[in-house]
Amino acid sequence: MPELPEVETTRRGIAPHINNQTIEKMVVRQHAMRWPIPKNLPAKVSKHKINSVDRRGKYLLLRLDSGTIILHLGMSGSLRICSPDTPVDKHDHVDFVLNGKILRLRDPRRFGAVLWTTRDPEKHKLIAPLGPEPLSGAFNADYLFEHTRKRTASIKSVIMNSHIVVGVGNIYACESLYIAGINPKRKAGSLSLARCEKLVAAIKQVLDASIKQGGTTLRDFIREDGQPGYFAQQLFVYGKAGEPCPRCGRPIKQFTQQQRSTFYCTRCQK
DNA sequence: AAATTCTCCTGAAGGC
DNA sequence: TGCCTTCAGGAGAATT
Repeated sequence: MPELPEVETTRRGIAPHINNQTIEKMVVRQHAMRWPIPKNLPAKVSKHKINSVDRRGKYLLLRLDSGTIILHLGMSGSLRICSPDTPVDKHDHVDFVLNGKILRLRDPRRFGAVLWTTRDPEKHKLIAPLGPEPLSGAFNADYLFEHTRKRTASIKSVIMNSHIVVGVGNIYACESLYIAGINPKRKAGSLSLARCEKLVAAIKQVLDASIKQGGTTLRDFIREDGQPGYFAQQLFVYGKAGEPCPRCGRPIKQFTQQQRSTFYCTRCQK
């Protein structure tokens, strides 16, 4: 399930293959994604050059001179660099055919999206309301402290809210809270500035470490070259219900929060 | 305004 | 072997 490290891993993987390449044509086999892929998109992107590949939160931005393709991998999406004779899987929904290579989107659950804008992507309705990048200086203890005051929602749901900070999904939220020693159920507004500092540091540490490992592969995620990411081997609590806490040995507990599985240690996280 | 619930979708896993 | 149920979840939309 692609979170920020997986999207960044993908961005770094595909960039050298597609930067400065011209899209010969775009093939759409399945339009029904999170939102329908615009019928006229192939015509808009064909014969245009990809100038750069950027990331904003979990969105990938393919910048052409004629506009920007906005890609989201949802929770089962992946992008691969293929050759013209690579067999097409039934969930391979979109091809961007380049000179001798194909950028291919696979997304079994179709929660992803392929959109288009001719304006500044930062002004797009999906991008504009997003909070700061977690690895940027704008996301710091003061920011988190200020934005959690008077919040009665759990700290976990707040750090997973993309309008507060982007890119922190379920896996990394659980891991960050464990590292910071904070109970996922704690009301966000009850965190001290010092604990905001710890949590911000933990989020940056976890995301950074995962990017270095090529992301986390649990089920669907693969890199652009078909390889998995290796951060799953470094997870402390996610998916570890019943296993001993690495710090105190108590069994890791699992419960449902905002319709998501949360994993934590009842002793180490207060 | 903020918090919560609903929704899209398919594959994996478990029960019988 | 096969059919059914349950679970997984990103995040906008709808609802409270």
